[in-house]
Amino acid sequence: MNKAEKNVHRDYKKGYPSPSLQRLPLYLRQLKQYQREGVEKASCTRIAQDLGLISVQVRKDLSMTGIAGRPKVGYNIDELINRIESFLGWDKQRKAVLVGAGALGGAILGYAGFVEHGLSICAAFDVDENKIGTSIRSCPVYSLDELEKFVEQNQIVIGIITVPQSVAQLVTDKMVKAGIRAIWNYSPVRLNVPSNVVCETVQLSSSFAVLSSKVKNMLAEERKNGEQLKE
Amino acid sequence: MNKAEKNVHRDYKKGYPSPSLQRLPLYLRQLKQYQREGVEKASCTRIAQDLGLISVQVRKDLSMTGIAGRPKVGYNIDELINRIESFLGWDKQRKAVLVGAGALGGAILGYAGFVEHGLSICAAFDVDENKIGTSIRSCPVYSLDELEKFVEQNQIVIGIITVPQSVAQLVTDKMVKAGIRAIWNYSPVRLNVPSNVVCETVQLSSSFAVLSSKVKNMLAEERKNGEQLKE
DNA sequence: TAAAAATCGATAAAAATTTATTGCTTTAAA
DNA sequence: TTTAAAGCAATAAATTTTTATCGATTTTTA
Repeated sequence: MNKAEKNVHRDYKKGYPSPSLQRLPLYLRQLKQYQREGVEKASCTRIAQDLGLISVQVRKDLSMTGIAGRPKVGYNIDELINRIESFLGWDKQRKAVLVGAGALGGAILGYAGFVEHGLSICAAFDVDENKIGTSIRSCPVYSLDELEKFVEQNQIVIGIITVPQSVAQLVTDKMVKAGIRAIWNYSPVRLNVPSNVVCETVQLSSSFAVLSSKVKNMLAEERKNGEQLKE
Repeated sequence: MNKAEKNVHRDYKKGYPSPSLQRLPLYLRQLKQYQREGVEKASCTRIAQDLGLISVQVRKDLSMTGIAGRPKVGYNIDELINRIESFLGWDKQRKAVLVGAGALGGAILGYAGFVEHGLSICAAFDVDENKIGTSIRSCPVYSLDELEKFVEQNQIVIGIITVPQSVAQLVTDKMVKAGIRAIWNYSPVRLNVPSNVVCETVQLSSSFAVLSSKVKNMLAEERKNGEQLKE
């Protein structure tokens, strides 16, 4: 590691293990499922079983939220849900805008789940004249030129980027200039943001790489076993 | 960890570190960028710098593919691209079907990048009469009833699931029955698949959880600093 | 042609994450 | 009322992943 590399800006104060954070929504969904089924308490053993994990991991993950469980019984589901939601800040609505009203943008606007996560997408922006003035899933689409004004007037915190990679940095700069504090990036490029803005990039290809590797392993394994049979 | 937990089916022969696998598409994109710029060689130092990583990590990741670099020079870009692609099996097309021709399904069908990753989505399936018979981004949409026949006749390997969570397991079972060997799941539920089928789930909420945590940390940090100023 | 600089490859160390262990507490059953 | 079982909490161990170090190799410069 050379001197320059040591100064790379990586995470905004890490705090909690990222793998644990990523499992929280999993727990949340399962807990809400229990709620619908009328169950009131859940143990780590039960949760782990239903999610294909192991109990200690669940226990450790949940302990991030400060919840206290009772031996032989488990956690109170309602309380646990509240704890997780407030831990993630999902108990209060955070206003967002989305730039890039294409297919992917539309899919995100259409995903009702995010509302439950405190994400309130107030408006979409695009440069396509055919889209400007319309609504996508009851979210108005405005001209990108109006982004800055809108963000300022409506105190928007989060910006979602669903534009082609060629313009992703441009859009980012506009968002930062307008006062956006957090960027959820669906384009595959690494965005440059100042240190007072946080950014999280969704890499759909990463997930496909993992699947591809599994497929390769599976096929290789089968070839090997096939050969063994021949011998 | 109890006895039951020890038998949980987790990964299909792990093999390579998942974080490393997930970074490969990142390298690939950057390398293709170099190609477009007419560059022929790249060192880990350079790649790391451009991606915000450190050189040793890049070197270790790339070593998975068996590439050999030259000191003081780096790797031949064309060769490295080939290595990564063949390592992931992206050098040959793998046929896929997609079930759930909604907004998210449409977005995936529309993402040209996957074609470069050897993913050839041959057909989409849905239960909506209005969609059946149409084409989404030049991909025909058929009735879900025809899934099994289509998969068998066309030797489809990969199934992509973009249906509501309530029917995700149902669709999975259909896919498995039809002979699908790998499932790329965009629904938030854990799918039950037999051990000869691999599965990878994309959790968009996970990414949002990480962003949310960063936002919380950022705001907390600012409050703290604000208080310090007052004192 | 020798010395210096860059960087690879391999190995070692450190850090992060997962899993195991232990003791204590609560509930339920004998 | 005692005993057994389940499960939380905390701590320790193991594993995985990241980062550092070192010697060797190639290129460039003096």
